Amino acid sequence: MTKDEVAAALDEMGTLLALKGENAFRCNAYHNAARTVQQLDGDLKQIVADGKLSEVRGIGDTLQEKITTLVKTGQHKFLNELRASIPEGLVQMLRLPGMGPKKVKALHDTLGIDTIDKLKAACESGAVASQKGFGAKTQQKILEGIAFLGTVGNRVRIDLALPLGRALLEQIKAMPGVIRAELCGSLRRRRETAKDIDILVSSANAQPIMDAFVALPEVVQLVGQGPTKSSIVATMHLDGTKVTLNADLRVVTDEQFPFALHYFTGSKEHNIRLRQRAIDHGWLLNEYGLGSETHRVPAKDEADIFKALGLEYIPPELREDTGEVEAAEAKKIPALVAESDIRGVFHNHTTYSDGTASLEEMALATKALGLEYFGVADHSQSLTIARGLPPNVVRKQWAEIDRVHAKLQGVTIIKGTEVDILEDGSLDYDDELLAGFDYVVASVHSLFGMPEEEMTARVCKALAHPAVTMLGHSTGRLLLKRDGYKINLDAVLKCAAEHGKMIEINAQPSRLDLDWVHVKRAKAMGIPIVINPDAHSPGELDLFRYGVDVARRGWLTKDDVFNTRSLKDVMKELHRRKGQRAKA
DNA sequence: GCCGTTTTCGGCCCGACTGTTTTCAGTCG
Repeated sequence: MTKDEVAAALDEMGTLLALKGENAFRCNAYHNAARTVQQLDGDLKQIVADGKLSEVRGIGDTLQEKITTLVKTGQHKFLNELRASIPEGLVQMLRLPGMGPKKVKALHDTLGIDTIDKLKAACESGAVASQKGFGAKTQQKILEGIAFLGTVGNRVRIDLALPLGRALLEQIKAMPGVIRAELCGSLRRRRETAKDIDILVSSANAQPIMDAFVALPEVVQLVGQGPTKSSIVATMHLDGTKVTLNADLRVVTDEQFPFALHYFTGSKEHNIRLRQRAIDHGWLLNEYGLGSETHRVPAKDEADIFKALGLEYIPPELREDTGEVEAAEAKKIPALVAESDIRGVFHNHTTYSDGTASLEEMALATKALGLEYFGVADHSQSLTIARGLPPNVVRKQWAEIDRVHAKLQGVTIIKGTEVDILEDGSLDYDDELLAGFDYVVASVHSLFGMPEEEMTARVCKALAHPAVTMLGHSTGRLLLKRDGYKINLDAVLKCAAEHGKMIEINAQPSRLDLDWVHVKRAKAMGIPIVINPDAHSPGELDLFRYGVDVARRGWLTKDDVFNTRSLKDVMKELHRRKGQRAKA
């Protein structure tokens, strides 16, 4: 079993235990362990084999045995028995808002409800409302939840969630009485996907802002409204996609704002660490302040809170309890790469393959973004579905690049290709043609069903090819749609490091591949990262910004990212690499 | 189920809101 599979198994154990009515802390231990396993550095099999599991915080004897067995055998008797004893429908019922393990269990114990369909029927007959602890409103809420199942409560890609969040935020900022307003939660931390939108406002008078918020045109459902917190469902159409998300608004005083901003930005795990740190200082930290009964620590912004706790400022993207607290204590928080550091983009497509715009249009759009260079990397010949270029067309494109160059000013086109990694790990062009490109992105576009070991060997062989500059979308995943192909990423990173190859962060919001966890590992191994928009149209060029978010979550500085370099430095490095491979 | 420089037992972050209660449990973040 892989890390992700073990984590999923542990998560499932925690959930099933909760449905059995187990102590919540015991259940949490499983959920925490799932997260810990997912974030472990290195190969899980190796960690288990080396007996290093016992050194991991939050994993004791029991969980160590569970994880070891899962890794070695791919299953565990404990999980199999839990699954056999809990109907699947109970797990699905947990997805309904307001339904937690206690309520699901109660309905199962008293009414024998074990599917969504039976739950719906029991609500419609009024049977649910007559149960102890339930009532007419709960029953109605469950029915609404079932009706909304599939549209609300699902995670949404950041490129869809962020515009909806910003649309709400801008309207709130314009409301009278609003002093400060920010997006919080996973949107502020720039996670790849969001489950809801968190908005924080400071004001002396909350009620009018609450009232205006729940009446915004994007609001389709009022979930709840109290004196300082409102919860709604908002919807918006973006590029033909209907985006529906829960949105929570919290209003605090302006003095409380920095504490609340930190609190609602999270992550939960990061907050727990900081709370603990506050306790070590003899203080209490919550969304309203920091200090003791006798001493309140003032803060005008978040930096003051960190400072009071003996920490350097931690940017939101790093707040995942993956080492940032320790780094902040040692004053070793890196200066993260910023959007404005990006000087150019590689890996883009034109009408030569499956892009929608010409070379010149793409180059001009790149210039309009204030960038210095546009790297064109159309598909190679085997990818016929994307009109991959045969060698004679490649040469034609080179000639056109030279022609376009002659009339363009202020932006340089760099000759590249996105060459397919074929089944056996060889490349889709011969060495002579490859030698004519300034750089080569190598990507997998076929045979996604390969066994992990074969796929890993395939990609590693391509990385060993002297002509390859960088690896494209490392796993081929499509967020919320398709898992990546099975591949041992740690082995791939090792291979890239050995051969001095770069790895791209594909910044298409549906990909964000390499992911931030592995970006961080790549950095530790000294692998240069390239942030590529993989643009197929002029409008997609600025998607590189989502790649910068991933890079920041992966702790990268400007120096870790190749395309923060000037055109001159980039060409110098690409030529140095070409010289190296000519010798080889 | 995990953890420990007051603890090997008794904690485990903690507050808002809802709906059901008649003082609070459950859910959520």
